[in-house]
Amino acid sequence: MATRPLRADAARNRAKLLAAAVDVFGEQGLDAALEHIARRAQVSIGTLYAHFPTRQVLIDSIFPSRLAVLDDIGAAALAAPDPWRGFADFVEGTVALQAQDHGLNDAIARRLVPSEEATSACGRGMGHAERIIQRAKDAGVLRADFELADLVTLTWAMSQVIRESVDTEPDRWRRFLRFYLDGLRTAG
Amino acid sequence: MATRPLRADAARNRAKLLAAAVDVFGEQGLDAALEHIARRAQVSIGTLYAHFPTRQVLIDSIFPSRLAVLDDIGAAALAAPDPWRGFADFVEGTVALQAQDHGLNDAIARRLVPSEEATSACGRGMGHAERIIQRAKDAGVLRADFELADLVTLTWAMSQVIRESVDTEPDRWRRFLRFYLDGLRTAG
DNA sequence: GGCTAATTCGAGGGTGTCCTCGACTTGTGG
DNA sequence: CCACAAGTCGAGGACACCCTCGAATTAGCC
Repeated sequence: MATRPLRADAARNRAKLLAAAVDVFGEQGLDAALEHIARRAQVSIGTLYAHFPTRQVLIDSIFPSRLAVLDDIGAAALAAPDPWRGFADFVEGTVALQAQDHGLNDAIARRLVPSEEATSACGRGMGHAERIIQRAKDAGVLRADFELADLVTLTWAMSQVIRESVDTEPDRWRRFLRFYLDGLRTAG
Repeated sequence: MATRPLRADAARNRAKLLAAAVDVFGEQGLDAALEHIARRAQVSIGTLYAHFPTRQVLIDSIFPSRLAVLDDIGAAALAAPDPWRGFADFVEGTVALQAQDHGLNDAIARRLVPSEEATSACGRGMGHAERIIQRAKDAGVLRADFELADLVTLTWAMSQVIRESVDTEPDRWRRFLRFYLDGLRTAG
């Protein structure tokens, strides 16, 4: 597996392709034409395929790093003194991340991105999430039957709200999320 | 506008096409290939276009009638003695309708279906919805800042949850909806 | 039955995307 | 600076879908 170093021009093209993919997927979602990405990177379609034989490989090369932000959000949430605050901020932070990037939103909404790196990245994020949820439940501020899977469901739900409204009413998803979170909170 | 009666074979084909469209859109969503619909109807693609010059025309010929069920659901909700019960049943009924039909789910989730008939059908349904919401608010069982638009947002949200889970976990959307509704309810 | 207008048919041209492959170009180690 | 491996290029075949249009077929009226 000792991948020998890329030639200089190859490394440059690879970087240009990744940057272009982030942009184009971010604007158009994960179904964007690969040829658009190649053109944006000012590189031939053949070169794109030389680096990323499959759309999935390209996607897997992009999103794990973008998901790493979740770690920070999760860590901040755990550090928050108020367990409810921590939970709510974590959820809102996650959704805000989705709202920034159509490609990421797609990636989360559909089930794809099942690569090793992605699941391990998710794994860390999910580990945080698990603890954040537990802490809130222990403090009696989160309804006791809330589970990690409910967070996934929420993510799906938010993805469509975002798709429909983020471009025209950037705060509409926040209102929906607030209502939902209000329902999760218990007296404590 | 006095559309003269169709020839017998034409009427038959039109009916076959509509039935096929309901099936195919229901299975594959509104992006299904029109050629699939023609084939399912055992009719040539040219005939499909003769009857429905546009995908939109075909869609508009299908969904208004399917949306008519909303009237009944709304009427039943208004007839319910308990205002909260009425509201919750209405919402659940609406979402259950989405869950039954991928095409309908698509139609609701995206903004399309802006035909006259559709908006008038929606209009009636939305009129009911408005009253159902108002009644629940007047009874003090629904949070006071809930609005009709929030119902639309919910519909978007549910559409993705349904897409992702209805085939494998048919009740997952109900759990999510329950949490959401719990958050909307007030002491009364 | 025969005529005509209504209806149906499906081959085919257009478009957009995927992906391959052989010819060309270029970086780099010796 | 040269040779060769590594990398790039883009035309083009395959596919799926869109939609049109002239020829072939029929339903319904007399």
